[in-house]
Order: sequence, then structure tokens, then C-alpha cells
Amino acid sequence: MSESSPPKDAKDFIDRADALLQRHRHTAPLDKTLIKAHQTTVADATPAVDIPTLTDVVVEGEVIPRTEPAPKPADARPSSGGAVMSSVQAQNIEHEAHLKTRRSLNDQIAKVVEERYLPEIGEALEKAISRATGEIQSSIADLVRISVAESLQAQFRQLQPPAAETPTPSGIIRDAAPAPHLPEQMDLPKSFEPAAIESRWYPIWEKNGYFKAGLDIANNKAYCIQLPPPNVTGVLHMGHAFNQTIMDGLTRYHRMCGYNTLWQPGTDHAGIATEMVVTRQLEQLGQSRNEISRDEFIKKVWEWKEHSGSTITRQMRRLGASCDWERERFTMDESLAKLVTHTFVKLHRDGLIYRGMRLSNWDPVLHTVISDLEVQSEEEDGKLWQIRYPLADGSGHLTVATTRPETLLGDAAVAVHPEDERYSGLIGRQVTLPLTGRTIPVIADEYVDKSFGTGCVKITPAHDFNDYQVGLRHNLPQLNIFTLDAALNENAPEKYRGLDRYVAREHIIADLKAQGLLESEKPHRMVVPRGDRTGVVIEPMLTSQWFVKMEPLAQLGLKAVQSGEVQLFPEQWINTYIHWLNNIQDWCISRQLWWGHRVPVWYDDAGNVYVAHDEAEAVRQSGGKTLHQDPDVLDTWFSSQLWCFSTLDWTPEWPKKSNPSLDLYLPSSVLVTGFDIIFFWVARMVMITKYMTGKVPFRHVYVHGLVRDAEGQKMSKSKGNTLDPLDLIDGIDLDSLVAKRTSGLMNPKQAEDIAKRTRVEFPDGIPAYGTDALRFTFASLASLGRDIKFDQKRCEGYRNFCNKLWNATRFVLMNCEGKDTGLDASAPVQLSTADRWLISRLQRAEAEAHQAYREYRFDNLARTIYVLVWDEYCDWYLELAKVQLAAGGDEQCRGTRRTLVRVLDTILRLAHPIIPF
RNA sequence: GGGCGGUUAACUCAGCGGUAGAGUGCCACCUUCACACGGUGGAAGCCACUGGUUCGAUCCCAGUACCGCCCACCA
Repeated sequence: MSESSPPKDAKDFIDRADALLQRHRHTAPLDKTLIKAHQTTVADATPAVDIPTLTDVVVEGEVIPRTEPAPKPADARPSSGGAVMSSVQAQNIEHEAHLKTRRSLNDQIAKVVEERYLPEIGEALEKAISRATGEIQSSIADLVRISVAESLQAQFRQLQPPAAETPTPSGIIRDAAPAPHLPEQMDLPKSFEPAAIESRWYPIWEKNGYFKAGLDIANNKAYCIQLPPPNVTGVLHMGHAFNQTIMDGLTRYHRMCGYNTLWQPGTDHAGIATEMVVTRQLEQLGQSRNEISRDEFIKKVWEWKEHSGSTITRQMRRLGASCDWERERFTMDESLAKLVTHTFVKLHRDGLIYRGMRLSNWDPVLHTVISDLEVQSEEEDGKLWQIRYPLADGSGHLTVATTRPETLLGDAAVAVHPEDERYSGLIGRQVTLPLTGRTIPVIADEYVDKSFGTGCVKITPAHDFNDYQVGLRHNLPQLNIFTLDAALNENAPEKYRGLDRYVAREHIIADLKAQGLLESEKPHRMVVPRGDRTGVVIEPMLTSQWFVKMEPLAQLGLKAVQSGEVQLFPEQWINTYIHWLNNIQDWCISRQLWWGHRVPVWYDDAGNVYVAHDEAEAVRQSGGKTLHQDPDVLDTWFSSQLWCFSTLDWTPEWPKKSNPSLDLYLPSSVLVTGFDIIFFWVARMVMITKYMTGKVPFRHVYVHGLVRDAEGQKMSKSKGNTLDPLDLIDGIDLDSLVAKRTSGLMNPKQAEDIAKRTRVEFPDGIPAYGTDALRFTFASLASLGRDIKFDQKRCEGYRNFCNKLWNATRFVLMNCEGKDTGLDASAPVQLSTADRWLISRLQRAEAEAHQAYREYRFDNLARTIYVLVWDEYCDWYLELAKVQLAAGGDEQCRGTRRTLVRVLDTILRLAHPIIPF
């Protein structure tokens, strides 16, 4: 028993536990992640031939309690038509069939159990079987715990021919009392202490290259996940932690199953966000961005990137993310940038990129246009003003309604509905535009709603998207009245020039009132467009921008999904996706920023345009003229849409020139992402990857929900309800948490409120739950198609679970370390019914686990593991094992120990993808 | 205005055409025996509402209500 001396510390404990487990592994070396053998956990854990199991004797299929949901053939989609049965009917039939099968299998099991084992074992263990079949929940555990001596003794006496592994009554009494196999005392930590373990393992994993991409071409099983690249200067938030738990689970699972596996990490340069951060930094240093040159600014950004760029990847390591860090990419890497240029040039040559003067969403703070997707429309309280426009001939007036009176300075017409009798006589006449003295026509257009307001609409083609369309139809002038700061420009009457749009509004209303032209002012609910980064009200402005013509690309995107080449989980997202693509607008890709990929376009002095891969090429095209490059950069998403192949070193020469990672990992297996970027990123990746490479970027898209706080609120800094995943792992005291939440707020007034609420919600701060507990929590909450309300209590429950598992391991270690665990083939081994029962449960759990991975049901996976470990292994089997070890003969003890160790080993492997440490 | 999702125990959520489940919380008891981050036992639900299909509906269908999200040009 010398080896059973108390471990000195956690490390010692782990070492010894691993050593024990290792002896039971045929192929795999010590470390849990290095399981490249083709045997999956199933193969490995399935007891070798000499251990029959309950399930073996029934039917092989039993281990899968629910038949597989019949992989849907691609052509079984709604579009195929002509199906004899609806899928619902089919499912019903299938389901009924499987209930029947299941019932009959259960019956069979019960029968076999009864016939084969019951008579041999006796009443004491009969109860175990009863429990196994779910009939009796409680009594046996009592028996084991309370009446080890007397009750069992009495029952065993009734045994007719004691089964071989059944101890003699005397044995039980003699041995049970002193519990001889248990060391008197163990000093090792009684509770699970995650920090030490985590800090020990991760560096070892990484150093030993366990996360490296598998590039074994001979192995045709390949599994690849592309990490949605986080903002390079970002910090890890709960959404990342959740998202990455899923991806890491999938990656580790497939790695263990013997796949060539790659989890491709990287970061995104995040044009607008990063530029804002650096600009703010400069301001704090008292510098204005305008004071330094573009080159200097970009240098600053790179410095900032070097400085803080690895924060998020460091944090990811704390989560246990098993990415191939050697392959880390950045969207501004040279090779990726080259591909961006190439893509632009190709799109341009194919006529899919054009430059156009259009009304675009202008952010007056950032001084750039943004795409439709970056505009958030919020309903807000505004006002509706009714303003009189006098007829030019003085014969009366028209009254128009508007929410933006300042734009009247840019009006080009007043529109009425063509069939509106009230105004039919006025169409074609002129009105005087107040405050300007200009006269504008009254026009008729279907766009006008007769029943809204007065039925008359002022038309401002240069500052309203609808009016812009009306203006085009009626060939109206487009008068831009704003500067890039959204102040009035020289097209406005002199007294308003230079005023901010809202200041101007006040003046204009006052002036109208003074002239008796303001008829009314009413409160009005209206939709206001705001930039999602700055929150500032977007001004539609006429600017010259680069656009991607989306319609042909959308067809590619539609086809990829409708054909089933790309599948969405859950499927409901297909509709959203299709609807969006069917109504897609051209994509404005140029941005008036400094940080990003420069538009690969050059101009000569005559304004001729040269689109080329580099300046030299452009100069050649121009015949040697002096050129200057377009100052704009490309939308960040233009480069990230290439992610699935740009990270694999794709080149335009492909497929002639290729490499193993491209061959294996394009398309990748699954994209794991929140629904919020389906349009920004997912759809665009499908389109562009198909366009550029002919392949889809990924086969599956697992769409998960957002992580919300305990009240279901979106987590945001300004609400002060954010949680840092690392604080859940390491714990944090209340004061630090409050400080963290209240620092750097946009609006310092909120600080007090946030502090107060934080103190109520976390009176004792946050305890250290550990990575495993956090990950297990995420997994258990990951049901499809729902947002997640993060509940700390739940995390606590899973921390307890980790503790339970830890202690079960202690128990096994205490009882098996240094003992004969049945490895020696020459020594006889006896397995009791309890052993066999446990093994059957284990196999069932394995099957359920595989099923869960196939369906992306991490919640089910977590539950399966939880039940197996806590209810079955700990509550039940360990209690029984105590009896068996105490009372059994050598052979039985060997069998028990072997089962203990083997099952523990498999449990750890099963659980490893979600709780890796 | 269109579309989608949700409504199950006090809370957070699974589930399923046939006895309603888990975690947390709550109540009682239990410190020798891996684990008090534990054990045993217990209370707790008109499965939102109304109809329909069915032998049977929490589940399928239709509608209603409330909540949430996405899309959309009503000035």
C-alpha cells in the first residue's frame, strides 16, 4: 500500500491518476488530448472481448436508444417537390417505428436480464438491476450504505447456489467493517481546484503540438472549423466564450475520433472599431487625428495592434481553446491582403464592382459611409411638423408634413398622390419654398400615402432614400445641403450656413413660426437610423462610392443553401437567409477610413480609372502616367468574407497550385456563429467563396443564440451587466468587479446605479468556478435556436459536478492505485452484474454522446455526461463497488477495480471535449 | 406592415401523441466510511388561453393573448 500514500499536492495527485489510467490504455499516451488512434472512445472503452455486457447479448443496435434521425438526403428538401409523404408524416412514421423498436428493445433487455442474470445473483443484486431498468430508485443505495452488514448478510443467506462472484456471508462481515482497502486518511485536496490544473496542462498541450493541424493526406477524414476572427484589439466576452466552447468541443471530439483536424484561429483588423479605439487613444494623449498624417496614424494603429493584439488570443487559451496557434492569421497579413486585392480586381473585371454616385448612409462623426447593415433603425419619439408652402401665384398654400424641417432647404418638389382629388388641380403648379425663395413644382407620385399627414410630401432627393427615388423618376435636381459634419453648407441660405443640422432645425422652426407658415407641431413616433458603432444619426448623403453588384452573387448563395450544399442548424434560419438574399441591395464597400485594405484603384490626372493588383500594373495600364491611388479603404467584411480560403493560403493559381491544408480543409466542416452576423459574414462568405473557388466555405452552419444576463438583457458595457468569462474562471471580489464595470463608461452618471445593482447581484463577488465548469455550463445551455440567459447558479451546479468527478477519481485512485486492476490476462477476473450494468450504461451514454455531436446538441451531451457520472457512476456504482471490494474475493475485486478504472477513463474521455482539463 | 421564435416547478431550462423531467432554490434528517462543492427523503406544475384532430393532446392543427428578435420607404 506504499503507493497509496497521500499525494503531496494536486500535481502529484494528477500525475498518479494519469499513471493509473495510462496503464489501461492500449494506444494512447498519457495526455488526454493525444488520442489520434482511430479508435474512438467507443472502440477504446468497449470492454475487450472478455467482458460481455448486457448490451452485447441483446442487439447491437440497442446502444443507440434513438435511431439516428436518418440523415436527410439533400434532395429531400422542400424544393424537390413531388414527395409522396410530407416530411412531417415521414417523421411520424419513423418516430413511431422507433418507439416500437425502443420498447421492444427495452423489453428484450429486461427479459435477458431476468432470464440470465437474476437467478444467478440473488435478491441483493436484483435490486440493482431493477434500478438499472428504472423501476426502483432508492432502496438499494440505502441497503448498501446502511445495512452493509446485516441486511446484506440476511439476503445473501438466502442465495441458493451463490454465484461465483458473490461473497460468502462471513466474508462480508469480516471484511466490511474495517474497509481495508481504504487508506485511513488522505491529505490530498478534497475539493476540485481548477486553477492549478489548468495552468499546468495548457502549456503542455500547446508545447507538444497537440493542436496542430492534421495534414495527413492519406487520411480522408478531415474536420475543420474556422474561428470567426475576433477584433484584433478586442477582449473576450461571454459570447466568445460560449462560441468557442462549442467549437473547441467539436474540434476536440473529432480530433479524438481520428480526424485530420484544424481549428483555424486568427483575428480581424476591424476597420471602424479599431480606428475609433486608436483615435480615442490619441485624443487622450491630447493629439488630434487630423494633426498627423495617414502614414503616421497607420503606424500608431499597428503599434496598438502589437501591443494589445494578443489579448484575446491569450484569453482564448485560458478557455482551453485548442486552436492551431502556429497557423494564426490576421486579415491584414500580406498574403491575405494580396487576396483581397485579387478579389477586388477579379470582381471588377467581371463587371461586379462599379463606382457610383449614390445616396449612401453617411456617419457624420466617423466621416465615412457605412453599409445598410451597419445602420440600426430604432423607433424613437420625435415630432411631426406641418408646414405651409405658399403657391407661387399667391392663390393659397399646400401643407406638408415632415419630421425633418431642416431638410426643406434642399427640397426639389412637393409630391401628392395622383388620385388624390384634393390636390388634383395643383399638380404641375409651382409653390414657393419657404425661407429660400426658390420655387418648386408640385408633382404626382404613387409613393405618397393619401391618408398620412396632409397627403402632401416634401421631396428632398439628396437627403432621403425615398425622395431620392422619387427624384429620379421625376428628374428632379439633387441639392445637397449638408457638409460632411452634417452642418448646413453653401447651398443653404446664408443665415443657416455652418449650423449643425439640429441647431438649424430650431432656427428654421422659429423662422417659420415667425412667418406664420408653421401650422402644427405634434409628437410622433418615428424610426431613426443610427450608426451601430457611433450611435449617431445617419445622414443620407450623395457621395461617390464603390459598390459590389450583389444579384449574381446572391444567386450563388441561394443555390448553395437550397441545394443543401450548405446546411444551417437549426434549419429555421434558411428562410431568413433566403429572404435576405432575394432582397439584397448592392453592397457599398468603400469606406473613408485610413485603417484597412486600400482600394486597389488608381487615377491619372485626367480622372481615368485603373484597377490593378498593384501600382506598377496600374502604371503600365496607363501607359506610364503618374497616378494616385484611391484614398478609401474597403469594408472590413470585404476581407473577412475570404476567411475560409484566405487562411489556407489559397492562391489564384488554385487548383493547379495547392497545399495539403487547402485540399483537406476547404470547405471547412462547420461554421459556429451567432445569428447576428449571418448577413454580414456568413452569407457573404458563401457567395464569395463559391465565386472565387467554386467551393462552399463550409458544409454546416451552427447558428447559436446570444448570451444574455440573468434577466435576459443583452450584455453591454453601458448597462453595466457584462461578465468577463475570465472572472468566472478565476473568480473576482466584489470591489474589483464593481470597479471593472464602472470604469470607462461613456456616461459616468450610470456608474452609481451600476455599482448598486452589481452589489445586489453579486454580494460576495464571483467565486472561481474554473474553465471546465464554465464550459460545461455553456454546453448545457446550448440548445438550438435560443438565446442564453446566463445563470451563475447553474455554473455553480456544474462546478459541483467537476468536484464530484474529481472526488470520484480520488476514490478510484485510493482503491486501485498499486493494486491489480485486472490487466494481467493470466489472473482470473470476475465481473459482477453491477459491473456489467455500469458498462452497459456507459455504452448507452457513448452512443448518446455521438448522437449529440451529430445534432449539435451540446445540452444533451452535457446532460448525458452529468447523469452518467453523478447518478450512475457515483451514486450507484461506487457505492456498490465499495461492497464488492470489501466483500469480494480476489477475482471479483480485480473485476471491480478494472471496471472502476476503465469506466473512469472513458468518462474522462467522453467529457474531455467540453471539460478538457 | 411582413417574418421568426418563446410561453412547462419559485428561478433557469430540457422533453414528449399515453405516469411531467433536470439543475438551482426551498423543507426535514444525516459530520466515521471519495465528495457538506456531499448524502437520504420531501413539498412544488390546469405544460399561457380557446377551439379542432385523436381512444387519448403539454406535444399535432387553427386561432387568441402576452414577451422577445429580425426585416421593411410612411414623410
